Amino acid sequence: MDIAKAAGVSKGAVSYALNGRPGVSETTRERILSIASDLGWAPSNPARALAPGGRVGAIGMVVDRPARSLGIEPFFMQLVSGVETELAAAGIDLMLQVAEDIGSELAVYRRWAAERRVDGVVIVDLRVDDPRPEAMGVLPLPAVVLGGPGGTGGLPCLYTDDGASVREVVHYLAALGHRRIVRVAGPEDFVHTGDRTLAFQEAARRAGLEEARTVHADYTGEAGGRTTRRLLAAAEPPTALVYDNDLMALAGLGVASEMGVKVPSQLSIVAWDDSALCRLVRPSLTAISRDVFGHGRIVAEMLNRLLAGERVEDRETPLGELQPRGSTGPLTP
Amino acid sequence: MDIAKAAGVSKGAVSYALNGRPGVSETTRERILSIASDLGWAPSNPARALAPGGRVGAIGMVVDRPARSLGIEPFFMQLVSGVETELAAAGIDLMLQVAEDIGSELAVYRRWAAERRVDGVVIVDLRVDDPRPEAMGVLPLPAVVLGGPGGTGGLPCLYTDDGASVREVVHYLAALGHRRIVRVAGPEDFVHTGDRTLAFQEAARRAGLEEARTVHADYTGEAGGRTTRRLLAAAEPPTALVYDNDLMALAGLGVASEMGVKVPSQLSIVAWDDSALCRLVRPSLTAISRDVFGHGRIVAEMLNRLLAGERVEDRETPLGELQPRGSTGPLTP
DNA sequence: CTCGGTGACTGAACCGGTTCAGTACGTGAA
DNA sequence: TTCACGTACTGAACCGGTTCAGTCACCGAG
Repeated sequence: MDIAKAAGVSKGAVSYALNGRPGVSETTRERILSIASDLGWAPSNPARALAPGGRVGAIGMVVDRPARSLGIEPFFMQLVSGVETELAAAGIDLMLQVAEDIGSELAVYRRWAAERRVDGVVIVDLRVDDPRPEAMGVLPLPAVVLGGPGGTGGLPCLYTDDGASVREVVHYLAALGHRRIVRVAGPEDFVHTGDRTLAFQEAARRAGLEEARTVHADYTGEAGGRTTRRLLAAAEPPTALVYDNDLMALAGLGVASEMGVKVPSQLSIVAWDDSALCRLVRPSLTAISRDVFGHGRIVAEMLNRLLAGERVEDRETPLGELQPRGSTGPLTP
Repeated sequence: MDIAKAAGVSKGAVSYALNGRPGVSETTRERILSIASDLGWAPSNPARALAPGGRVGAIGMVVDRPARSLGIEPFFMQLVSGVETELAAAGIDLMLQVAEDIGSELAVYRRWAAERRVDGVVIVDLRVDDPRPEAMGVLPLPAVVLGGPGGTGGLPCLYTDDGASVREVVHYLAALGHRRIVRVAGPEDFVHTGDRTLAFQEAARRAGLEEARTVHADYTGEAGGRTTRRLLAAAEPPTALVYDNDLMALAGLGVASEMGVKVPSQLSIVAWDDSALCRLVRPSLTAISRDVFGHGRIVAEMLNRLLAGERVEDRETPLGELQPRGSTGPLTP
């Protein structure tokens, strides 16, 4: 250790000085710290990680989407930004991986655990009968789930009460006079898709709607557009569409315009995730706004505490807020 | 080493077997490999990195944007996906960091180098008088630049001939009869912004346009919208707008619709990066399409070769392709 | 039968930290 | 003066790999 030589002490003393633990006098500590900063020195992370009980100082996130089509959805980058911001304060890095499916996602976790690449992971997009929480139980890899609260296999989670938001949307549309509402949802095997569907049917029943269906798409603009085209071509088309993400809503808006269906006078559109996109298009999209960046911060903080050995309780995010904009309104024939 | 014990050999032999180098017989090698796979064992990355001449098996990328606003731009995630895909084959991980400005970006590089967190980095968004290439010369941190070819301080780079695309766009719009074209560009201090501006003025001069200005915005939808509003409110507004990214073009389209300016009959719009967004909105946006995912793959491959000690030559990407869509056309009064 | 050479493998050093068991020194009390 | 004790520090083991210098058995040539 060159710092030790420069300061004329043993490397043990340097270690004590740098980690702020007793064993060196205050004057020696300051001398060592000033030498270290003069030399622009910082402890080698691999060496630290290798020492008994050492951490690698990184956490991982796998994004399970086809690699080429990824990147349009604002959701992930916002989440990553939030996670990042929280981790930076603790000097922890973020490893990002793109996987094609859950199988290769699990393979990544296994590799990360076996090679000691990360200290823990954040699991996103919880599925019905998701194999990941169980797999995490076997791997020595602490994890926090974004989703739930059910089906997390005992892993701490940060969940959202989507039901409340769904109810708010249904009441809002019903109050505008809509009686036929179709929801263009995400894939059926996502847990939150099911939660929203249940809440949607229940709220529709209570509101006494004439029609309230859920059809499934895959979050891509293409699928959103295709589905919308089919729905609007029906004999008695719905007068309001609720999309499970902003990208599909955007595509739906495009298709409506293409088919000559006026928004909002003939069709109201509500998007789930609110991003800048919703504000940029005309008419601007009514959306359920969530603080995705904030979710990232919270989930990172939970994982941090888990890694520190603390007990971490499940947490609920603040409710999404309905942002009424130009794409919703009463029917005006 | 538990594998060594299980196989009844020394850990040196295990190392030879796993790394496919001579020193063990073929039968022993197979026995060791099968035991390793049975135990789900993989070499500890920190230990590997710590050994003399060891690599940490990760490369870093810093995205220098305000954390909260990031994520709407498809560009980065597509780039990240491409980089990822290429690295995965080599068993290399990607560290992602979000920084607020170039200063903190440099701090991240210094930390990564000092702590031995990554083997190399990819530098994006090259600026005029960019301090990063020079800083990389001092740090022992191999780097490849996405941008250039000038101002890279000797670092290998992957660059794009934006000038050719600019000329194509100007010719295309001039052929449609447009005489007043304004370009809504990215920040002035990006190298490629300057390259495009030069090519734009030159092409406009040759085409004998009446007006050809460049105004600068910051890639956000808000700025794109604001700028468009100002331009369209002028006494003699431009009849065609060329945006430096898709998000600003989308915002411009929204503003035009809001102001009652018909696209494309009264105003043509061209976007730079082509993403799904351009195809989803109505009218769909004419765009210059680049294979950002492919750029990511190439730049990752260049960095890989650099890390292997090979000499890496600068490379040029394929030219961006103009995709004519609904947002451009002749003026029809 | 001996010698040289080669292939297979072992033992130990090394990377750069952390941590624990000692050691040396100074101080205050008996 | 002696003893106990706390503080400041050292030396060495340890983490889990890679690599290099040996060692040993075996084989073919002379």
